[in-house]
Amino acid sequence: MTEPAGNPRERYRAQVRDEVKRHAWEQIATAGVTALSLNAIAKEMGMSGPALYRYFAGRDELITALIRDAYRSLADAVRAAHAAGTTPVALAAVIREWALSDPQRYLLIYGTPVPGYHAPDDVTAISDEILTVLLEVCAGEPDEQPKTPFDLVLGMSRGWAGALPASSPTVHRALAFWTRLQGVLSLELAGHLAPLGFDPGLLLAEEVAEL
Amino acid sequence: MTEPAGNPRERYRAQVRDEVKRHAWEQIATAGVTALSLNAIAKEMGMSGPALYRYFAGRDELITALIRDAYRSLADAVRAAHAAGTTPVALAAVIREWALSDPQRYLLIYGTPVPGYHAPDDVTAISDEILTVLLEVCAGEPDEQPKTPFDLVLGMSRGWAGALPASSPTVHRALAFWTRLQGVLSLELAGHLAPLGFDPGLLLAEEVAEL
DNA sequence: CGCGGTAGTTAGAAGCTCTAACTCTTGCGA
DNA sequence: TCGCAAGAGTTAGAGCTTCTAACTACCGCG
Repeated sequence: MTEPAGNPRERYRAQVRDEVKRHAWEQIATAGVTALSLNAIAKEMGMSGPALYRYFAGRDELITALIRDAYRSLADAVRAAHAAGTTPVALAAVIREWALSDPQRYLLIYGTPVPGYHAPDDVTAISDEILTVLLEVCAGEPDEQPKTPFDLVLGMSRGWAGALPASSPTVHRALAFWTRLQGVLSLELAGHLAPLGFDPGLLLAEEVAEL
Repeated sequence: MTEPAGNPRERYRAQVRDEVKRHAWEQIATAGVTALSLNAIAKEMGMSGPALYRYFAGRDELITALIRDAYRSLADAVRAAHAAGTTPVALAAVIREWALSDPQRYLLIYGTPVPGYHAPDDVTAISDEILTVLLEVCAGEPDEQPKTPFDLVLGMSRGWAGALPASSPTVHRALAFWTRLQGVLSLELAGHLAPLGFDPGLLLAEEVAEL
């Protein structure tokens, strides 16, 4: 993934960490996070058990690293689409493709959270990065006035929405974009849409187009 | 929960199964599904380990039973709201309250699925029941004509949508209701909305009202 | 009143995470 | 170039998990 070079020891370390993560992603893709086993990874890599604790403090740290990589990957996909100039509908399709290409990776981020888990700051920073791009893609006229009650609430908000240079309707659109996207994706990836027998991509496109 | 009586043996059996499930819900509510431990439940109930295997074939069967109960509970809440006469906005609020009252119960149904898991038929039947109520709540004029491209696709669909007596726009509305609801709820319950500092209930109301 | 089925027990296999203590190798500084 | 500290990897083992097997003891139906 990255090779910051430096000491040969450091380089080797980074290499092993990457290989561990590669095997971890394989396991996750086939059996989900719960089935992720440090022991099994070690065995696959030809070393036994506790050796991996040199590279990851424990299962949780490995998962945290995987979550970070997943966020990074999504953020990169979103940024690339934005840089190439995209519409909300196209961006939604890009994100959906990203999610479908590895459902467990999506679910690692947006699926059931572990009760005790708190994302470290660098991870929430990536999350903010994604939301910022969303906001730019959803931007409308510069002097757009609030239209709905929720727009007004957003305008008076002291949180994320209030601190932004975007107009309330823009924030509202970005939020709706995000929740509608997650709605279709989470149901589709959890298999709740499949028995209904239609293409979720079509519903998603329409949902996002109506913004 | 239910008491079908019959043999005193049967009655005792049902009683124990219910107590096991009660303890299981407690564990799940505080630490999530992954932390659910038959051993710990047995200890809490004053009996040791493998005794529970008389009542549940294994961890998976217990979880399946919990999922069934969760679905049943949601279906009951939805039916009750419908019977009392409800609007989509009010129904969305009811479902949100249901989810917030026990987030892990919601996530057990709509959160990250276990890769190998396939819901038994009786569970999918309850799921259909919920969708049917949704459809009735979202029903419009009887002879409503398709309005969007997706409506047309829905009208020609051979799956769930095509086999229903509802008009395409009604099916479309029900689907959008469902995905928008899940979008807000899944993000909110996973904690992705909290740092943004606004009331998700307001966004949900607006999203559903715009149908 | 007796016998069958069922509840519960303990023992134990196989798996997991993670700690502790030990060995061996590697690469940096003198 | 040599020596030594740091780090990689090992095995042993504690403590947890699910789940099987074998055994005992009791409950209640005929």
